[in-house]
Amino acid sequence: MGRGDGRNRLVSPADADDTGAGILHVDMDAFYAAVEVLDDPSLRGKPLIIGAPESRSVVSSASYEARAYGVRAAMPVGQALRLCPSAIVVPPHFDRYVAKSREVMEIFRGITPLVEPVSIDEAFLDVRGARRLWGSPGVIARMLRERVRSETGLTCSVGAAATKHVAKMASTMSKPDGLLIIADADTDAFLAARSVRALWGVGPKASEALEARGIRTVADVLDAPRTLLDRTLGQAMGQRVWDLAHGRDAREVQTTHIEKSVGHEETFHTDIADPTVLRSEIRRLADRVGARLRAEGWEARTVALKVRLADFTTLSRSRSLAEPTAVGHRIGEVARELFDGIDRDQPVRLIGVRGERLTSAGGGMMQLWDDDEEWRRLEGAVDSAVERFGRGVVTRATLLTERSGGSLPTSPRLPKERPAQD
DNA sequence: TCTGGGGTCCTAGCGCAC
DNA sequence: TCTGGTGCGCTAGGACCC
Repeated sequence: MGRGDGRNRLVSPADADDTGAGILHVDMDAFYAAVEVLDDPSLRGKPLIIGAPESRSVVSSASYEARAYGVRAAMPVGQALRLCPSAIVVPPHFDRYVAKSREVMEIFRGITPLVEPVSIDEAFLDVRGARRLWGSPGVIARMLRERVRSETGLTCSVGAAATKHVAKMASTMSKPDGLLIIADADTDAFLAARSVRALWGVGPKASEALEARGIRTVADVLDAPRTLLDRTLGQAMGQRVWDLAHGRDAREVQTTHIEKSVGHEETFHTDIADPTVLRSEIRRLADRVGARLRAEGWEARTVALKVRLADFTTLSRSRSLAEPTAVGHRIGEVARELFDGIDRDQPVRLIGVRGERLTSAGGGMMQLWDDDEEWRRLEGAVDSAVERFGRGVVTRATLLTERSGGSLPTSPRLPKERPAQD
């Protein structure tokens, strides 16, 4: 969900060079608010805040008219109303957003099968193989934007680049209702001027840490020693930021997604101290988790409990099970035991229950490969992983890493050669 | 001002096994 | 038998994303 207010918007001219810009990132403009306007045209042009009316709710989305007042997603609704007292607060209608999202994704899939939905309102498309059918990436991006507008009544912003990361940055900068194309050859110049905060994975904490060391822009990252990045951000993050700053992003557009955990959490209207009420909430959340696991044919090997206290301190506890389960009662039992082990000195603001380390309900390691194409992909991933790590050490993690096309661990956990006495 | 909900990934510490 | 090094699973917590 885009969070900018549309100022400093940057779009490409009609004759922009699109050489090598075969990855598109499409981001719907103020999606929830736009769907609400579609359903009630009298809201058009007005500052809208999409958020639940509860006292502790936050803004899910806001129209650009509201954003002009400084309203942003994830901001408490009360604060948003202080910034923009004339805003109309509309409770979210998620069923409508999901239905509209499906329409949009179908348009994308009509252009290329290589579509990776990132969230309800954005997706990556790999159009490198669609040139002969539709034309160059720029032509495809314009056609896509026009089709979305005419077939759904919604607008979207598109970034086109050689990598997912740069395409995503470009779509953000072109909002709202824009198209920004970054030709492969222009990637370095485009990146250099950006703030480090624009790099994927660099949030408020990481950017603060970098800025404290004088690293404010991507160009500063290029000038900084790798070791400084590692010290500041940790090795994995340091490597990632280094790669992204150099325009390196090997992630391919993934058409399938494997869930690693499912959970539910709830913030109470008022903080709760009564352990009986809290245990009953845990049971309810665990039942929901179990129902979702069963619906998907999965089981969880770990049960995790999250507790947020009145002062916002957040505690987590988890326990691995001897046998994976999708039974809500069992999940609730473990979650309540974890809860009882927490030494609480304050009322509770939020409780969450999550099932982690998912397996298929039949006990198999993988669960999604029902069709032949997926089986072939899996076999390819197995072969590749075995070749790299050796038979017998291919784990779910290495398989998934191989399969997702992501970067491999820098030091995979290989079994150590044991001394002779072993 | 007062911070949702559903996720993923990373790091660090600890304990166990070899 | 003991000790240290190492791999690795588990756990807790934090940061980040949409």
